[in-house]
This record gives sequence, C-alpha cells and structure tokens, in this order.
Amino acid sequence: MKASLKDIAEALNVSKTTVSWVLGGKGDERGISTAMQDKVCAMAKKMNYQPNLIARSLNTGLTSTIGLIIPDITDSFYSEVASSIEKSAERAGFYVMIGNSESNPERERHLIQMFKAKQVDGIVLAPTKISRVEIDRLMEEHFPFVLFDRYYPEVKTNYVIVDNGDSSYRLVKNMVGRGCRKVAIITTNSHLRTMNMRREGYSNALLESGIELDTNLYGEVGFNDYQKGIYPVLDRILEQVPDVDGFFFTTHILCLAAFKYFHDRHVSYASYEFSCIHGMPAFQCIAPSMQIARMPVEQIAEESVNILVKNIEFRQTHGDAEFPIHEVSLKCTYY
Amino acid sequence: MKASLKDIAEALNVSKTTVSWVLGGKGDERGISTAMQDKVCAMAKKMNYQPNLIARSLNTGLTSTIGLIIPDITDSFYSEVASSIEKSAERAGFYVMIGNSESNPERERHLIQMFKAKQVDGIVLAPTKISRVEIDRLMEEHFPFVLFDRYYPEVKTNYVIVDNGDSSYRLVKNMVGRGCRKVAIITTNSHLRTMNMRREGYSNALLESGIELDTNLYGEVGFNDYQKGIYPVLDRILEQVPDVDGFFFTTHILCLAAFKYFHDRHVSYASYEFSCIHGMPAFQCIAPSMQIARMPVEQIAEESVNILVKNIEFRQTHGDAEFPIHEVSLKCTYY
DNA sequence: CTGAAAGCGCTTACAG
DNA sequence: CTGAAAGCGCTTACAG
Repeated sequence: MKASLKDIAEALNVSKTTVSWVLGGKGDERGISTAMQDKVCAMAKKMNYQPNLIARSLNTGLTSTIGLIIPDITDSFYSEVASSIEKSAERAGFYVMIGNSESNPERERHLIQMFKAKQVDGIVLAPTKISRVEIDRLMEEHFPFVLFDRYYPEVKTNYVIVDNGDSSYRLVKNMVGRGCRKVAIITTNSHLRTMNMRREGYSNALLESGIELDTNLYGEVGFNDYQKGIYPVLDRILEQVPDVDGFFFTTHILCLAAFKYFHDRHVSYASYEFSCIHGMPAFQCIAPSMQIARMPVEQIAEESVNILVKNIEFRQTHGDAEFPIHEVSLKCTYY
Repeated sequence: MKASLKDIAEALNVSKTTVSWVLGGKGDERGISTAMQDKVCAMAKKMNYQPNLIARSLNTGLTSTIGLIIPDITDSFYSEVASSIEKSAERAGFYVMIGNSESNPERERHLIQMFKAKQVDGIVLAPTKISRVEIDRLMEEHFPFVLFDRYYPEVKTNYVIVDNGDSSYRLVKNMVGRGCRKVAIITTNSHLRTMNMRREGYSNALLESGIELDTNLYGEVGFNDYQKGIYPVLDRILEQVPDVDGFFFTTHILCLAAFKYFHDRHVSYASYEFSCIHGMPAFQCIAPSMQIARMPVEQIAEESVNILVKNIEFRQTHGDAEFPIHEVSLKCTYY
C-alpha cells in the first residue's frame, strides 16, 4: 500500500541503492544516467512515494527537528514566539515540535527527555525555576540547546534574553515624567531572575527620581490562578495607598487581569497612568494611553534558532568538543 | 556516550533481548528472574538509558504521536484547542505535533505530507478551503484523521463541529429581544461552510422577527490583513446605515479589530448592542454587555482525540477495512 | 554507470 | 529462564 524504496526498486528491476541516490538528489553526483533517473522519478511519482523520515533519521541520527518548550501556548507572548520560531526554523530547514511545560518543572523535565528520546537535533527552552538538573545534564551531554526569556545567570549556557532592567526602568521613568509619584508594581514569579530585574528597574527609576520606595505599592500575585489572585492584591494597594497614581505591570497577563478587576469592582481607572512589559492588541482599546515595552518576539525567535542551528552544525563537525556559547541581550520597542 | 540497549546488554553480559523485555515491562510475563530484572534496571539507571523512540517506531510502525494542523497558533481559539488537544492526547498516551497552515492550502498540503512522512499515527485538522485533494488521499489510504471547526459536507469524514447556525441564530435573536432592528453582521471567509451557517443563523433570526434583511448591513472583510480591511467596511456601514444599532461578529478576531476601529475613529459605541461567536478575556473589559457564544473548546478537543484514537486502534486491529465514521456536532455556551 | 552489504537501535517471533 | 536472528526503511561506504 505505502510504497517504499524497495517497491520502486523492484518495480524497476534496479537496486534500492540506485533509487536512493536518485531520490536523494545525488543522481548526477553519482553519475547515474538521466534515463535511469527519469525512470526512477516517474515511478516514485506514480507510486506516490513518500520517504519514511523515521527510517532516514534512524540511519542519519538527525531528525531536522527542534524541540520548543514553553510554559503556556495560550499565552500570546509564547504563541507569538512559537509562531516566529517556526518561521525561522523553516528557513533553516528545521521542523519545530512544541511542548507545553505549564510552568511545571516535572513536566518540563519530562518534555526534555521526551524530545531527546524522539531524537530532536536541539532544544529551545523557556525554563521554569527548578529544572537545573536537566539543564546540567544537557550541558554534560553537549546537547544543543538555547534558553530564552528566562535563564540561569550562574550557568554558562546559550541564552537570548531581553534587557528587562532597562525596559522597566524606562517605563517607570516615563510614568514619573508624566507626573506619577506613587507607582504600584504588580508582579508575579518574583523568584525568576527576569522578574527580579524588572523590579530593580522599577526601583532604580523611582530612586533616581528622588522618590522613596514604598513597599505598600508592591503587589506580588501568585502565578497559579493569578486572575483571582490579583483581586486581594489590588484591593490592598488601593486601600493602603488611596492616592496611588500609576500601575506598572511586569507582564501583560497581569495587566489584563487588573483591568478585569477594575471593571468588576467598578473602579474608574481613567486618572491612572499605566505601563506594561509586553502588549496585547486589546490594550489599545482598554487603555489607549498605556506605555508598552514590546518584547522583540521576532528577534528572540531568530536569534534562538540561529544559535541553536550553529550549535547543531558545530556538533556535527566537531563532535563532542566544547560549544561556543552565545549570550544575546535584546531591547524592547516602546509605544 | 548515549547508552543503547546493546551497551546495557554488554555491560551485563546478557542479550539485548533480555534487556529489551525487562525495560519494556514484560520481564514478568516472560518469566525473567527478578534478580536479572533488578540488575538490568539498575544498570539502565546508572547509564541513564533513554530508549531511542525513532528506532522503536521504525520497528513497531507506531509513533504514539498525532499531528494537529491549525490555521494560526496565535489565534486564541486555536491555541486553546491545541492546548486542550494536548491534554486529551496525553491522557490517551499520545504526543501532539502542531503545525501552522496559515490558512494556506499549499502549506496545509505540505504539513499533511510531512506528518505522514514523520509517521504520525493520525491527524487532527482544521482544514482550509481547497485542500480537498489531500483529504481525498487520506481517505483512500484509510489514514486516521478527523476534521474540526471546518469540514466538507460533501465528503464522508470524521468531523467535530459546532452548531454554528443555531448559535448565531440565538445571539441575533437575543439582540432583537434587546431592541435591535438594524443589526450589522461582520464576517470573513464566507466561502467556508462554517461562516455560511453563521450568516444563515443571522438571517433566520431577523426574518423570524419580521425584520427585513438589508444588504447594507453585511460587512465582509477579507481574511488577509482583516485588521486594516475592517476599516472601510465599518466606515461604509456607518455611513449607509447611520442608525445601525447592533453588531454581530462571526468571529472573535473581527470583534477585537472592530473595537480598535471604534477607538481609532473615536466612535462612541456605548449605545450599540454586540454579540460575537467565541470570546476573548479582554471583551469583558471592552464591552461588558456583549453576548458571547463560547466555542466548547474542551469538548472539541476531547471528541476529536477520542474519534482519532478509535480510528487508530481500529486500523491496528482491522487493518485496511472501512472506518466507522463519527460526525459530532456540539453546542456553544452563552454568557 | 550500478549493486550487494552493513548498520542505525529497537522489538518480537522462534528456538532451546 | 535466556538468546540468536530477522526485520522495520532508509543511507552510504565499498566494490566492481
């Protein structure tokens, strides 16, 4: 039913070798007669031959596939990155397999193992907190991988991140420029280095402007069920600091959740200033004046794939030698 | 470096066969001594053995992987479906490979072939318009697949759809109940059966309410670059029917684009009624009174995977026999 | 110009 | 209780 190389070879009374060379595009190189080549191609078409990539991969040890692990595919930031990575990968001749870690270290570990078992050529990973063990193992094995969005400063890996300190600093500085004196910061997952840097940027901007930090303006929302979790946090801030005049959201999903809160609670938010790390299309409708530091999604994707592909190629030519490490820091765009 | 069955076998001076049985969990069944089993497992752990799934698949002909083809992973509806399908598939013991067709028939065809070449066990597909050829081939080959969201009424396939006529009817009926007499319908991709049915539901609701159809209230937006394309469409409707009193959006992305239009054009929309097929979290902030028919994402995923898995199992036991066909129609939820 | 043969890492009838 | 052997569908040195 499904045609294999052998079927074509038998139908034509030639060897599998010849068919393989021709279909692999190496007919000329091997000096196979054009007559033969035409016959093989015609028969392949007639039998609707599709190579079994599994068999090819087992032989070559390569799958032309990279694994991508993200915390949540329904988060617009990550789905945008996934989409961009697919495009970049396609240009480089790779197919992408996506895995959702759900910010769960156990699932992340499982996905990494799964991807390796499926013999992906490399992995792009937005890591969660505790999966250091698996990262260390990837390092040991010289398995090609690159981190993005989040990373471990203490480990020497490839990574592509965004200058989170700077973007937060600029956003908050801007809010102060617009007259804010009591800017709340709404954040989550503060243990992540990324988030830490955003908080530092916030603090620096305020301090530099001669504004004292007020811990009452810190809103830390648990990541799980943040949509509910943000309610008591905002309730508290509005109560403790009734004259709060601005909100800085360290990530877009918190911002959306906050607006839902404002609507639910019938809090008029017209007088507040807002800023947010990464945007969503809806923000332009909800709060047109909000300042946004947009993540450079396409660059993140392009750089990640480039680095990974370089590593994959390096591994093929240099075997088990030490990889060159690429550390890339990108800037947001503002609007 | 990477351990294989053979490495374990040699280290232990037993055969690959034994190791395979033990690690495959069939040690007891085969009556292999527990002493031996323990030794094998210990060594596997020590060598950090990970089976090569590619090799296993080549042997078994099965990959425990299903392919999912959607038009756009950054569309929240499809990313939600993808996420749900992953969950359902995981429960059934399958891994999911996602492919973005970008509503491009050529890409879709390519993805189907790619997935088959990669030997996925089955495919879940939200098809575009013209890819009938490839669908027909899947049918011929008795390749397990199921369509969702869109389908070809004239082809006998598995599919999971939503009763689009009914949900549109109910939404529009509701708008009339709230006093609307001039309801605009904003739609795209009208050639799709799905969209057609939504328009029929709209028409039926109006006619049944004794309201004449007015083609001036039809807004058809080209799918490519709909975000810009919606501007002239809404401009025209507002000009031709200045007393338009409601907008029915056949899909959430058009709705969001429309709100951006309203904001850009400084059109106050407080007096309009709105309804939309499928929602987005932001809608609750932008237009809290909007009526939404939410797609039953989880059910779509669950049913699709169930049907597919049944087909895959059927194929294993019954070989090339005719598949039983499952046609599932689901209802939206309203809020 | 073309082919026979080995091998990628597994699984599984078959044999003892 | 354990193993030798064939085979999944490819690719590619090696030989002629």
